[in-house]
This record gives sequence, structure tokens and C-alpha cells, in this order.
Amino acid sequence: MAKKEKALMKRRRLSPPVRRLELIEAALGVLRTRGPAAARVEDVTEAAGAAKGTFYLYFASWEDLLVAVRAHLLSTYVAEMRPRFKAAASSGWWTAFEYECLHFVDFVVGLGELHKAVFHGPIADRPLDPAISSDRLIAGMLRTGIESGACRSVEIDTAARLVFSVLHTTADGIAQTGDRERKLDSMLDLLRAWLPRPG
Amino acid sequence: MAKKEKALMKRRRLSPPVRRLELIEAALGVLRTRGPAAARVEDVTEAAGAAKGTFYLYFASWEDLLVAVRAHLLSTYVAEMRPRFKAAASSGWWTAFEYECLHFVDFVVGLGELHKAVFHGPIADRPLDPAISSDRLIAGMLRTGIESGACRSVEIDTAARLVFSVLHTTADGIAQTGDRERKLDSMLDLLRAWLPRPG
Amino acid sequence: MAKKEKALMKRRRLSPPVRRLELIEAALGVLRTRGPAAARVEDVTEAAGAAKGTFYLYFASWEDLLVAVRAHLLSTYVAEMRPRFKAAASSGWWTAFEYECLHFVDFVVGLGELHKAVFHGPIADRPLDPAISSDRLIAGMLRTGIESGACRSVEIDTAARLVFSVLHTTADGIAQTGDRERKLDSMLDLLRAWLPRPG
Amino acid sequence: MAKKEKALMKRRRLSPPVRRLELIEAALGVLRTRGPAAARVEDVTEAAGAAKGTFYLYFASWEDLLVAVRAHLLSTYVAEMRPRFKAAASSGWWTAFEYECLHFVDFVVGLGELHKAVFHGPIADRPLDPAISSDRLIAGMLRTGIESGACRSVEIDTAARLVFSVLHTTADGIAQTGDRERKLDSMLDLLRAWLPRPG
DNA sequence: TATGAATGAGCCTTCATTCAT
DNA sequence: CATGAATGAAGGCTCATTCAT
Repeated sequence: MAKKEKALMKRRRLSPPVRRLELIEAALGVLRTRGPAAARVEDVTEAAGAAKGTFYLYFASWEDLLVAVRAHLLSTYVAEMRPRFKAAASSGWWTAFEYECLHFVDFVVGLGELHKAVFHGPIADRPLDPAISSDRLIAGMLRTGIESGACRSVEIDTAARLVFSVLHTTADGIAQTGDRERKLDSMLDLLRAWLPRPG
Repeated sequence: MAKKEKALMKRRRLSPPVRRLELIEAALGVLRTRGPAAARVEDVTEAAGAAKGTFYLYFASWEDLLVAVRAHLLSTYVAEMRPRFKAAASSGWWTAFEYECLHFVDFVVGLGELHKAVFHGPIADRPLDPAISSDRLIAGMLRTGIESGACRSVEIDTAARLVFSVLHTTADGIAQTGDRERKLDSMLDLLRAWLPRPG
Repeated sequence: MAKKEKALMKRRRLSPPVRRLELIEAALGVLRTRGPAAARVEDVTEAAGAAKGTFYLYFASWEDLLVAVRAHLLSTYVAEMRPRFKAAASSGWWTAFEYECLHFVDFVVGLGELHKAVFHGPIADRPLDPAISSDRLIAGMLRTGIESGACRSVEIDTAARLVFSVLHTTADGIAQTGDRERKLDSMLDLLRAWLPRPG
Repeated sequence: MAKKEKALMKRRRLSPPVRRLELIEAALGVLRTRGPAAARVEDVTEAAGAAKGTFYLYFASWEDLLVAVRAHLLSTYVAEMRPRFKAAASSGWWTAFEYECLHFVDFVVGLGELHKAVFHGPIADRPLDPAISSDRLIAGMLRTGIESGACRSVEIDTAARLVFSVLHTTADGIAQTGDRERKLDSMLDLLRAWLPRPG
């Protein structure tokens, strides 16, 4: 939303949840476009068609916005991933698991600059609602796999972090230098050597 | 070095390499203590017993300092790691490789806050002298292993990045929540399942 | 407005045109008082009873302020000069022209240090809105004179610059060493020998 | 003189007048090249093949250098102009005068950016050795002309300033927008209408 | 006389956050 | 709820000048 358009706009009175969501979605765009280092509060409100002060009616600080953006992003992802995996796993855990891994890599690649804002940056240490934590998600998949006998019996929580890191590194690499196929092959090579129950 | 002490100090004229090193070492301390986000140019010069302007005789910008810190850190590490691995690998590649992995994890854990400043942060994308790049180092070890037949024939560059990421994640986890033994076990479990030549 | 007073002041919310004008007028005072070389952004905002940051809501840089000050000064001058000359010229071009020349000299003398800031200094090369350019004004007067036959047929644009320079030099001289009458006499002597149509 | 060359140079012990002149001449080049606003002490010493501190052995401050540069420039000019005019004036004052005016315009045009540094800028108000003052020079010429009856009897000092200003303005105009012939014509038109004794 | 490392005051500019309307 | 003008702390960087060698 450019400034010219804004100048023509009236004061828009929206219900709080709607306004909040508009700000978050505007932030998604701004963080992608300008990058997390250059993004400013005013960029977000401008993109959302709101006044600068309005920001602070919905978020106590810039970091709080980032937390909300992260939550929005992950909960959206989880909402579609969870039922999809559940359905697929019933007919073959490993296939379903691999599929989700590939899917997650694509998701992270698609985030572009955004992923720095939510996975690194100032909120990297802030606790994440377990319901949408990537680690927990992966841990859940591993647990299913171990219980069904399709996966080796690994230390679930630690392994989940390692899986996450492997997926994440693969995504970063693809985003930086491309060469998607080779990187995915290496990743799958690792996962297949490491996780499936032998035999 | 507090400001009060500074007021009492004479002008210290040092040779450029020495002054530069003092600034880098002061930066190591400051980045650890205040964290990479809060550290400022003046913190570094104060800690180094130098005037603010002196900083800019040696570094064109804050980011340039970070690059120098990174180079200092890695080249120091590499200088001792390379001969050590070379010697150890001759009597058993896998043992030597595992040892270096564990050693590197400890190194990263020891960096504490510093590792954010040099591995993430604004210089994350800046090219690194290949001679001291962690990826290249690991790639070198893998190559030796593959050539000697001790390691599976993996895609070296991609695998090196994955190894690095696994070590790094393990170190981060230990730094955050402790539980060193369990995390190292998981890491080794992964590496042993993935890399050694079967049989 | 001293800092102590400022501390007691409330936040003054003004409409942008008003605040902008207050800043410009504060700048007029500061440039006169401290001189163009020593004047700083903070002097202006302090004199205007505003916070330092407010400056940058209205001017992108110090030079932009100078441009605005120049425009303010000249357009104010032009607004009263133009109708005055028009009226006077109808009953006698040369008398009207001489009067405006004398008037302009007094105006420049009255600027004091200010004239360095707007006529020399870093914005000397910046283009000026032709509607308020001194050269254009003078050229306009000359054109009227030539058309009415009261003035010799000179190269208008070039002559206008020379007239301006003569007025300006006279003003500078008066500002520096006084002796107003003698300098004005010399100036008029030059103009009378040069411009009026002989006979 | 580039830095590389400097690195190869020994400490050069020169007689003070020579070193001083080298600095002044280096300054001439630097002021032309970088412009008076951007020129720095270090640029001058570097161009002169001297160390930064050496500057202050010869000039108390940056402004003092500018004064010295101005004196150098003008005294060089005067040294050749004075005898030339003296010789030419004996056979025809007006022709000699016009010739010197044109010559001076070319001189100022040739100064380029330099003229800002010496005629405007921070030393504009500093007194000038009368022996090399442009105003005095011109006044000298006018006096000769008046005494010989070739020039109208004008107020010498004031008129000299006006002549200087007219020459200077013409030079500035040529430097900025070219069109040399037309501007010189206008200038001569003014001078011829103003100064020669009628008849 | 010469060097060049060191100093530190000074200034601009940004931008998260506040608050009068 | 909304606005957007105002704030001011913060910090990067420059460069004339000094001084230990």
C-alpha cells in the first residue's frame, strides 16, 4: 500500500483481531521485502494502511510483533501439516516422514529473508508455544515411527533437533546457492542411513 | 577498563599489528559479555584502552571488525586443529574424525554468545577465506576418509555442511540446556550411522 | 530558547506547515547569530523549541534546510518587490529601477551573515525556483526597460547577472566597512553610465 | 603521489622553504581535484609525499594553509601582471586595461574549484597583503588611467571593488555555463560604457 | 626536522516509542 | 480505537590536531 493510496483513505475502524492480523500479514511482506535488519515499525503500519501509533495498540514492541509473526507462520503450517501426516503415516511411516521433510525444506526456502527474522534474530531465544514448535512436531513424527517399528529407537528430543537442523541447513543452502536436487539427495542420504530401522 | 582508569592513562603508541590485535581481543570479551546485539564500537575501544577514533584506523566499520574477529577465531582454531588431525588420522581415520567433531562442539560451546556474532548476525553472508572455513575443513577431513576407504562415498561439499550443522546444533543445544552427554551421544549416533563405510 | 526552558516545556503539537515555518524562522536567527559555518541542526531545533529529531521530519538534511531558508527569504522579498516595481515603473522606469537597486542593497546588507548561508556556501550551486531568482527578477526589470526604450539594448541575462553582482558587491562592502553613501554613489555612477539609453 | 609510492620513500629532509612550497603546491592540486569542501589535511600531505604531522610544522591550521595558497596564487599572478601592464599602458592605457581584465577572467576561470577555496570559504574575511590584493591592483591601474586622462575620474577604491566583482562574476558565469564570448562582450560593454573618459 | 599512531570532540541521522488530539 | 506529530537516546563515523618516537 503506497503512501498515495493512504492519503485517500479514511480512518478505518476495524475489529481488533482483524487489525492485528492485517498488521501481521503486512509484516510478512515487509520482512521479506526489506529484510529483517532494515524493516521498521513504520514500514509495517504503512503496508497495513494504519497509522504508526496503531502498532502499539496491538504489540507492545517490535519483538512482540516478531513473536506474533512467527506464531502465525508456524501455526498456519502446522494446521495443514498435522492431518496430512497423520493420514499418510497410516499407510507408510517412512514415506510420510520423508515427504514432510521435503515439504518443510520447501517451506523454509520459501520464507526467504523471513526465516532470519523468526529463526535467528532477537527472538531466537524466546520460548515457542510447544503446540507449534518445529522440534515438537518432528519429535511427534519420530515417536510415531518408533512406536510403529519403522524407525530406530533414537533419543527423541535430541534427534528431533538434529533433524530440524539438517532440514534447515539444507534449506539455507538451497536458498543461497541453489542446486536443489543435489542438496536434497544428500539430506535424504543422511536421513535414510540414520533413522529407518534396519532390515 | 573503566573510563576513570582511562583518564589516567597516557597515550599508548603501539605498532599497528599489536593495536589491531588488542582491539580484536577486546572485542572477543565485549561480544561475550554484552552480547552481539548490544555491543558498540565504544565498548570495544574502551575495553582495549584506546580512543573511539582509533577503532576506525583499523576497521572501516563495525562489520569489518566482526569479520576480523571471525578470522582470528577460526584461524587460531585451524592452526592447531590441522596438524593434530593429520597426525591422528594416520593411525585411524574414524577415531580422529570423531575426536575432532567432539572438539569442535566444545569449541563452539565455549564461544557462548560469540558464536552468534560470527556465525549468524550481519556478517553471516560475507565470504570466508576458504583456508579457515569450517565447511572446507570438514570437507577436507571427509575427503581423507573417503580416499582411505574409511568413509562412505558421500557428496563431499554438501555432506560437510550437514556435518557442520549437526555439530553446531549440538553445541547450541548444550549451551542452552546443558545435558552434554546425551546430546553428544545422539550426535555420534547420527554420525556413526551415516558416515563410516559399512563392514 | 535555552535548554533549561526546554525542560519545562510540554510537547507542542503543531500542524506541519506551522512547525516547518517555525524551524525556518529559527534558522534565520541562528544563521545570523552563530554564522553559517558554526550553525548546527541542534541549534535550530533548540531555538525553535523542538526536539532534534523533529528537524528530520521536515528536512532531509541540513542543506535542505538552507534551500528552504533561501526560498523563504527570496519569496518574501519578491512578493513585495514585484507589485511595487510594477506600479512605480509605469511613471518612470529608471527611477523605479534605481529605487529597487538601492532597496536590494539594503536587503542584502540587512541579511548580514545570512547571505553567506544562502548565496555562497554548500547550496550555492543548487537550482533556484526561477520565480524567485534574483537574476530573473533583474532580467525582468531590464526587459521592461528595454521595451519601454528607457534602457539600452543590452544582453538581458548576462547583464542581469552583472547587475546582481554589482549590487551584491556594494552590499558586501557596506556590511564590511560601512561608508554607505560613497559606495552607493559609485554603484549608481556605474549603473547610470552603463544602462540608461543615451539622450 | 599515491600511497604505494609513498611506501617506498625514505624520510625526506628538505629545507623548510622547499617543503613548505611542496605542501602549497600539493594543496593546489588537491583543492582543484577534490574541491574545497572535501579536501583534508591528509590529502595534502599525501599528495606532497609528507607525513600528516609534518603539515603542522609549516602551517598552524588548515585555514593558514588556505591563506598561504591564496598568497602563492596571487603573488605569482601579480609578479607577471605588473610589469606586463606597465609596459603596455605606456602606449595605450585603455587597451592595456582591457587586456588585463580579460586576462584576469581567464585566470579565475582556470582556477576552477580553487577559487571557492581562496575567494569564498572560511578565509574570505582574512586580510590580504595589500601588495597582492586584486582590489589594490585594479585600483593601481585605475589610478594610472585617471592620471593619464584616459579614464573617468571615479572613486578609485570603490570602483576597483566593482571592477573586481564584474570580472569575477563573468568568470564564474563562464565556468558554470560556458558561453564565453557573449559573457565577455557584456562585460566589456559595461566597462566601456562606464570607465573611459568620454570624447 | 619528520613521522604517523592516537586522540576525542563534534555532528549527523535513525527510529522505537510516546502522547496530545 | 485511531492518528501521526513529537521525542530524544543512541551510535556510527570524521578529521583537525597532538605527541611519543
